[in-house]
Parts: sequence; C-alpha cells; structure tokens
Amino acid sequence: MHNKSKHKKQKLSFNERCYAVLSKVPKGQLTTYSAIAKVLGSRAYRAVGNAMNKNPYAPKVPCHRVLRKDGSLGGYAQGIAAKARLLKAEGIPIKAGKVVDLANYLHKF
DNA sequence: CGGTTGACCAAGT
DNA sequence: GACTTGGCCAACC
Repeated sequence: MHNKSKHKKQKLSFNERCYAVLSKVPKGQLTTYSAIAKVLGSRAYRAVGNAMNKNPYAPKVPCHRVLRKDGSLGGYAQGIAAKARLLKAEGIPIKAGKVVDLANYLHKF
C-alpha cells in the first residue's frame, strides 16, 4: 500500500530531522555537525550538537559518527573516550583526539 | 516574548 | 597549536 503515514502534516522538530539525516550514515563513514545542518538547509550547527546530546534513538542513530569540522571529536554523552573507542572499532584511525584524515571518511548525502 | 544554554565555527591572539 | 572572542541558531523556561 501507499504510504499513508502522513494523514496530518506533522512538522518534525529540528532534532527529529537531525536524527533522520544521521541515521543514513553507515558504519565506517563520518559526518560533521555543520554538514547535518547544511543538509537540513540550516546554519544551526550548534543546535545539531544539542540534538545529539539528547538523542533518544541511540544506537540506531549513530551520533558517535558526528565530528567537528576540524576532525576533533566534539562531545559525547558517555564521554569522548567511549566515542573514540567506537570509532576505532569501526576502523577509523584517531590520533591525538582527532580523526587522521576526515575527508576520506565523510559520508556523501 | 525575552533570556539562557550548548556534543559549533571562524578568526584573532 | 592551544586559548579567547564574537557570532550563529533551535530548544527550553
């Protein structure tokens, strides 16, 4: 059947849209706070960070794959050490608190 | 409606 | 290259 899930126009909050976008990033690939904002047609990269902090859909929504634009880790609700460990487990090399070459791992939306 | 809070960013020191 | 500053913007109270 057709998708009838939108009987009403439900406005998704900014946070919900962040989660929807991020859920498309596969294991082994990365994105940034500002990249998510850009996909949403917004410049609210700070608000993206706030959304990640609240993320109720973890680990379905892989907020550990979101980094700062300069390759540093940014933050993580469970601590940046846990974030680094998860990324390494996905094959992403981290040196001195930064992803070695972020451009090589950025997901194309 | 105004003020506060950030898992940010860019430019300056 | 670490640290500070001003700007940015959505969510929350």
